Amino acid sequence: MTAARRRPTDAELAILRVLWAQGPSTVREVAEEMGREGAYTTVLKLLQIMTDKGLVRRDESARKHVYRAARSERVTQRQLVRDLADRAFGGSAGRLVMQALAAKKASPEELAEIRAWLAERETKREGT
Amino acid sequence: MTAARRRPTDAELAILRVLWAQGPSTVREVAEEMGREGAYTTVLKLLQIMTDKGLVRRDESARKHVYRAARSERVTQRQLVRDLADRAFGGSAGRLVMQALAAKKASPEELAEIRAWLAERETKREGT
DNA sequence: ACATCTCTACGAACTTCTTCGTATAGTCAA
DNA sequence: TTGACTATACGAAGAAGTTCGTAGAGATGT
Repeated sequence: MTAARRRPTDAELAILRVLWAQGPSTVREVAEEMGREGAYTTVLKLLQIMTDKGLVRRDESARKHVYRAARSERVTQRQLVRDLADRAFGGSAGRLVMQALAAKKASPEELAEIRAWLAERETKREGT
Repeated sequence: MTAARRRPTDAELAILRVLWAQGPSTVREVAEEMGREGAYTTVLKLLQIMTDKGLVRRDESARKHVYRAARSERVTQRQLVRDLADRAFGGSAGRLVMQALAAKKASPEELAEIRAWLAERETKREGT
């Protein structure tokens, strides 16, 4: 079983976002949160496929199966960032960061966080 | 013509990388650079499709058509970053940056660049 | 002219992703 | 039990992406 790690598709990511935000959910709950009540079987099918792929785990003990994300939001985000860095930035996270800062305005709070992160990094380097 | 802006696919992005690095190139040059000499017609087909999509421009004045990227690397990178921020980070570039910094080590030079960018930003804000 | 090589054009096969219709089974109330 | 409701399972269709084979035009050397 060469479990080739693929990145989640757009539809899959939309579902994962709901599961991360809401925690373990039934198909109906996911569909409602996505505003796709009318597409119930579509959401169901996607969750079934995602279960096969290992993107979500399914609790079948009750009649209404309960799904939860197999990986944390953070881990998935890092995987996606790494993937994008590899595909479009020659593997350089630094260049990706520069474009990200230029592409969308970050909030002052976020900028402060980033500065703090860099400052800590700086401190560590000085200690070397 | 509702020119719906889609992000380049993986295969398309691989070709764009070559065009950005090499400048305008023939099909053969692209295929060789990608190490896919044996898949010449595949690369040709992709370039033809990319021409239809407007991802590349084609100079047909010579027998060997010459292709060049329609958008700069920078513009495409920003589009991809924005897209990823929207799909996986709730539209927040700041959070994307944090994960990017955590996911892959950036070089000291890149970190310095980022710090400089933030410092300039800081200065501007103080001036307000 | 002829064979040969290189180029573009194009269609077909195959895969993946997404959506939807329908079959089937469990639950509940009367 | 019957009917209405709600759940999962599953197949099939359609769209998009990728690959490859083949046809045919243009260039080149003999």
